[in-house]
This record gives sequence, C-alpha cells and structure tokens, in this order.
Amino acid sequence: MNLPPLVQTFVLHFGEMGSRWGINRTVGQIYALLYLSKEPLNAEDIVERLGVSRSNVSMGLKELQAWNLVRLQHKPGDRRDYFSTPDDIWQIVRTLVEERKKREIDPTMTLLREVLMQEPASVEERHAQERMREMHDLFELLTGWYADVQRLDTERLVQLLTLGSKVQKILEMKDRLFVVPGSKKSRREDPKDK
Amino acid sequence: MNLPPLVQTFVLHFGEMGSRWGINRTVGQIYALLYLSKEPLNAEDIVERLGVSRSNVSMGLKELQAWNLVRLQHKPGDRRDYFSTPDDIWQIVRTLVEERKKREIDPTMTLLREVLMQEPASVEERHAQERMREMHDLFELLTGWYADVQRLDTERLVQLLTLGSKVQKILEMKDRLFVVPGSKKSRREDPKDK
DNA sequence: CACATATTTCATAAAATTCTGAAATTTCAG
DNA sequence: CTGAAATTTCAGAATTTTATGAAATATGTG
Repeated sequence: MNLPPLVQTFVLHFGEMGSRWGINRTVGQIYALLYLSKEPLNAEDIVERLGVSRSNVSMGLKELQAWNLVRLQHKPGDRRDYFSTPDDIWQIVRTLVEERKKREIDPTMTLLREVLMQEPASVEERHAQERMREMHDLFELLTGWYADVQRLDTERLVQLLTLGSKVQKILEMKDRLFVVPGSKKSRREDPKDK
Repeated sequence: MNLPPLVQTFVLHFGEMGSRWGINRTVGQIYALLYLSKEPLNAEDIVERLGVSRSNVSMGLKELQAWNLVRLQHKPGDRRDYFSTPDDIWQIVRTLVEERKKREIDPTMTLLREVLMQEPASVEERHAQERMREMHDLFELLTGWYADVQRLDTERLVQLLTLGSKVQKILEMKDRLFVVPGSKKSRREDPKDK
C-alpha cells in the first residue's frame, strides 16, 4: 500500500468497516481512497496505491457503480475510465440511504405485504402476523418520513437536523396557539387523566 | 426446519437479509423466530424449529445478547434459559440504532478526531483532511440529532415522524411570527440577494 | 456433595467469499 | 480494419466465515 500515512489510516479503517456492512474490504478501501482524492483516479492508480490486483479493482468499481456511489468520468485525450465520488457529502448520504432502502427495506416490505394477505392457520400464525403487521407499519412510518425529508433541499435539512427535538417545543407552541376546542388532537395529555 | 409456513417465510427472509447486514444467517433466523414467537423460547426449541446445531444456537444467542436484542428470562421450576425480544417494537428500533452507532459511528469518529489533529505533510494530505473534516461534521450533526430525538418518548417521536417535512411549514410560520429585526437568523432568504 | 441437565468452548469440517492471473472481450486511434 | 490499450470475465487458489460434534464447564436440585 502506497499512501500518505494520514490517508492510509482512513483507508484501512474503511476497509475494516466495510465488513461490518455488507461490502468487502477492497470495496471499502477503494471508496475511501476516492472519497479523499482531490483528482479522479483510474483503475491503475488504485491498483498502485492499494496494492491489490487489477481484476479486484475492476470488480470493486463495478460494485460501487451498482451502488451509485462513484461517478465515471473521462479526461480529454485519455481513454481510461476515471472515478470519483460526489463533492457534496450530502449527496453521498442521500444516495447511501436510498440504496440501502432499496436493498433492505423494499424487499422486506414486499414480503411483509404478501404474508399479511394470507389467512393465518393457527393462533401461532395469527400472533406472528400481528408482529409482522407492527413491523410493516413501523417501516411505513419510517419510509414515509424519509420520502418527505428526502425532498428538502440541503439547507433546510440541516436546519431541521440542527433543531433536533427542539422542534418539539415549537410543536407544543403551535398546539397552544391553535387549539381547536373539542378536537382529540388538541387535548393536552395529563398523567392524572385515566 | 419445522415451522408454520407463514413463519418460515419470514425467518428465511431474515436469514438472507442478515448477510446484507453484518450478521450471519443463523443469527438472523434466531432473531426472526424470537420476534414472531408469542412465548419465550429456550435453546432446544430453537434447535428443533430451525434445524441447526445446538452449539450454533448457543453462539447465535450470545451474539444477540451482545447486541442487546434479546432478553434472557426464566420460568419457575425450569432451569433452562428462555429468550424473547421486547414486545415494544420501538424499543427494538432504539436498541438497534444505538448499537449500530456504537459499532460503526463511534469508532469512526474517534479515528477522524485523531487524524484531524495531525499536521498535513502535503497538499494531498491537506485535501484529504478537509474531506475528513466534512465527514466528521456530518456525523456530529447526525449523532446530535439522534441524541436529541432519542430522548423523546415514543408518542412524540411518532408525532414528529408523521409530520415529516411538514415541520418545515411550522418552522416558517414560527419565523414569520417571531422575527427579530436585524438578527441574522430571522433574515428571510432572497434569491435576488447577492 | 453428587449427579443429571444445561450451556459453552473449541478444534476442525464445511461453506462462502474474496482475490488473483490468465484469457477473453471491448474500445478506439490510426 | 488492425492492433495496442483498457477493461471485464472467470476458474481456481487463498482466505475468511460459519457450523458442527465432542469435550469441558457450569448450574442447580435433591
């Protein structure tokens, strides 16, 4: 491995981290390298710096492209493929979340919907279905929220995240300002209520 | 494998899904089985239903315990260990996020902080450090938000998620109501501004 | 304390994955 | 078209992960 020490530390860490996700060490390292690199790199650059085989790099890049995590570019008068990551880190986050949703949540939702259609054949199956319903509803809530904030531009998203639960305060304020008498929603919770 | 068809479908799916996360098939299956089960199960129950070896189940349960994803219980007059998942699915989500943060984000943050302390020895390293700084700041923002909403009780959390980006509307409303003249924060963005 | 039961550990077998080098294929300049 | 450069594919080697059965250890009851 032929890298500045500071870069190497990060690349190695990402390689290890990769295995805790579903990606292999080389893919993690390639990604980390591209993320840190100012200039786009071609496959041979990556081979030299990481000290892995050319074919391994080829496969790794293919996987990263499947994840939409790297961008393919060309330099004028150079037929080699150059790769880079988006400069905007928020774009990276959006892609990552989108792809993970596509791979992990969506197939599970499909399966849950299918299974929830079936008629339970025993009390055991009935209970199992209830649990699956809970998971289904949870995922629906989370993906709904995600679809919603996904649409925000970055500035607003950051604003929202910075607020964190302080949003809660504002919600309470809103509640107080716009109480509709008799509305269930507007009724204040009181522990003494039973 | 000795399970009602409906349960089996889900258990198999979770087993496959496991490998896309960092956990192995058996661990995924054990978890799915416990999640769907009304009653806590002991190791032998799991062996029978999943058709895997006793030792495999022992290891799998150990891993799930390390993740805080299963609860160990006892039945009166029975020395065997019984396992279950929390009934409250939100509790499960909280644990999962917490543990993943602990395993994936925290070590990365530690490394980023260390590397950001060092003096870059070249322009290349300087640029790499800037990228790491971006990642560091991003993680800080996200974990800050997480720490914040983590503290909300479930009802309020659901309320927040249900709102999604509609929160934005409320924020704008708040801005309009409480403009502090001359304050940077309260100044309305205008595309015509330069 | 003894002994039957339950659980864990661990060496190694089995399976899955990752990586490589060689060959095949693609691409494009001349 | 041709041929050199670039990339991809792929069979098998290397490595890593996962699963098993046997042995060791722990636990609790009588």
